[in-house]
Amino acid sequence: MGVKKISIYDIAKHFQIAKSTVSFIINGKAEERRISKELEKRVLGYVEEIGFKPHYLARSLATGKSNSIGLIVENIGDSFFGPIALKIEERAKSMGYRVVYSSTLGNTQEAIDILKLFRETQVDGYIIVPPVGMEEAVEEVMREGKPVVVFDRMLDGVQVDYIGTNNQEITYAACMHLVEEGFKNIGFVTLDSSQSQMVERLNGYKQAIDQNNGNEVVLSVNYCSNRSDYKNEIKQFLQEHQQVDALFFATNYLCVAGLETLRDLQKHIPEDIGVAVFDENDLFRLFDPAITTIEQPLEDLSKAIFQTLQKRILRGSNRVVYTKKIIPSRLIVRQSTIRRK
Amino acid sequence: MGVKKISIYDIAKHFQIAKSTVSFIINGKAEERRISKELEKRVLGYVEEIGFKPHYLARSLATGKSNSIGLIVENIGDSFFGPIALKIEERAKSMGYRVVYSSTLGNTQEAIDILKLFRETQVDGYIIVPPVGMEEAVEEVMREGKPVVVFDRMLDGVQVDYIGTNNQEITYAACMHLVEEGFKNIGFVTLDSSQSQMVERLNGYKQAIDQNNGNEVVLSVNYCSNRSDYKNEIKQFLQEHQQVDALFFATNYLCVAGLETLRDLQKHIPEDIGVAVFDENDLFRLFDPAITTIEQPLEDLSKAIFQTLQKRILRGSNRVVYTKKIIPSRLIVRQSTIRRK
DNA sequence: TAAATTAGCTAAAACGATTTAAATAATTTA
DNA sequence: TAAATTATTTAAATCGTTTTAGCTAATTTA
Repeated sequence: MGVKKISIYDIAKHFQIAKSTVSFIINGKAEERRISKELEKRVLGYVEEIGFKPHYLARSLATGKSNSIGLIVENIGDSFFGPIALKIEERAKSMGYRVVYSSTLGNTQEAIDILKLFRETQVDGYIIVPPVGMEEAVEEVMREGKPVVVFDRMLDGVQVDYIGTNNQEITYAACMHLVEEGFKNIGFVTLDSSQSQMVERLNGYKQAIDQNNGNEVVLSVNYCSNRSDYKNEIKQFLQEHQQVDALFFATNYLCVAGLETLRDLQKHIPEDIGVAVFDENDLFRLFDPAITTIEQPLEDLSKAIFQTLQKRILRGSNRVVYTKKIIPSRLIVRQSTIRRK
Repeated sequence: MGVKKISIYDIAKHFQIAKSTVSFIINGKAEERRISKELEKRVLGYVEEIGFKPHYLARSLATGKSNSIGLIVENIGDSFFGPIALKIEERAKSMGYRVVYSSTLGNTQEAIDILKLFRETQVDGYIIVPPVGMEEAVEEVMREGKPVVVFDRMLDGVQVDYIGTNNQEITYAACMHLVEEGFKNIGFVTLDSSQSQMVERLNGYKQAIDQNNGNEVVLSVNYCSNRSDYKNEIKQFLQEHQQVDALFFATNYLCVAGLETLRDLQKHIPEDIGVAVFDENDLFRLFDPAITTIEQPLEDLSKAIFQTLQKRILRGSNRVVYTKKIIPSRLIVRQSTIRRK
């Protein structure tokens, strides 16, 4: 089965020359190695003719570079991570890298296993959206000298490049906007997680509430794959906190569950309850009423991620100061929060 | 930079034994190779102690297996392809495979390049959502004996395993439902593409229209990344076909553009115009009014895809009959098409 | 015209495993 | 106790590249 693959050795044999010569020619080092133009042309012609492609793994084994980067996200099917993965992939491709991806679904052990697997595959660099508890695993990878960029959430106490957004500031802005619109009791629906981006968003909320002498009303749910669990928790939360007149959702999928719940409860947005959410997508834009969202700039984020990673790949991981790059998000105000009294 | 990685040779040296012995032990062949329990235990203990992991590439080079599969989809950020990619990845992982993915964005040349790249990387198998014109490239890969599963759309004239859904039948059912609801002039918005799934969906539409002696009113737009282009085309289409009282969208992103357009034009669903769409997602479910959709069974599809691929990986690509597996979709009727007269 | 330089190419080690064929040591068998 | 068998282990080839060090022949220099 399959055609026996031709190797550099076969080409060498064909011309009665050494395979090193062939290798040099193929890698564009003919001139530098002072190989005659004539031989170069003949070999290149033959390579073209038979459609020879060097064996990727063999090359990687010899050079120690795999030309691939490992992307570990929470969920490739998510309306935030999916599109950003697309952007990352596009950039990677344009620089000659392939992307190996994996979704953690928030599971730490899973994430650690994935990291191990990638490590064994010799990826040249990592882009990681880490669940909590990955500190050690990431440090281990870095100790091996591999470039790592942590994205979306920070890793506590780990010296590593990080790209994120102004979670606290923009959440604060969103909540202040709610206050200005006359909402008095803003509930905050988030994940029960110590992930930095969640903590920051919560802090932004608290900051706004405190400043207005309001009540903090927070629902923290466990990350799970099941939407109906989210719905039940939100429903119960709303029943226990009848006074709540607005909800801020800290992630898009929580908001999806929230919108369903509000519809089930026949609560009208924004008359009965205001709604805003972190992350933008088609649903929020086209929902009736359109939902006020916080939009992360995918293009800028992916650009920053990739530039940072590449710098590391080129420079090596040591000796350089680690950067924390914050790309600001944008508050998009829509009808779901407009209720001027 | 980086810690020098330990190799099988280092372990051999440590025990003053041959590296082949170490290799056998690590690969669980100690018994079969009659290596003493005692040595096996010592080596395994040491391996554990120092956390040795065999070099993936070296192993792949020696065995000819890379334990990775290449996934080529249209757009990993799409609300259909993203979630299905997640499912595929989960299955792959559970079988010990990694997934390398890439998005074509409908570009044939891009897809061919990706395929080439994957080929060079020695992936063990391919899952491909092919743009038109990939026939030859896919055949070439198959000639090399690599397992290929084509998904979502068929590849004309290529002998290859295919997993898809009952596009024509279910689209027919959806359109018949529109008819039954009293819609008289159903417009069909699709891609200007000869992709099989698009052709089948169109045929399902035509079948329903013909059967009811209706008028075929079809808008074929070019695949592009820009939503506003879609919107403009749809707007113009609606202006040129004032009589149209329902729209069926052949893909989710066309429908997103369509919903925006209808909103811009202040057309009410379903009073002014009915709406149905191929593929289900949060937006369609929660839109007001909820949109009638055709839901492809992600779980079953991914299962079928992976099972088919695995069969090929195990059996080799030759000598077996190629299968076309059709996993039926489900029509989910919602308010956007309910207008009984 | 001998020595130095340069042009053009090659041999062999290395990357880190797997795998086949075989060697050696211990134990049975006859 | 020599031959046969079995239990352990090993050497070396292989996978397909890259890369370092060096060789030979032609040319230039002195």
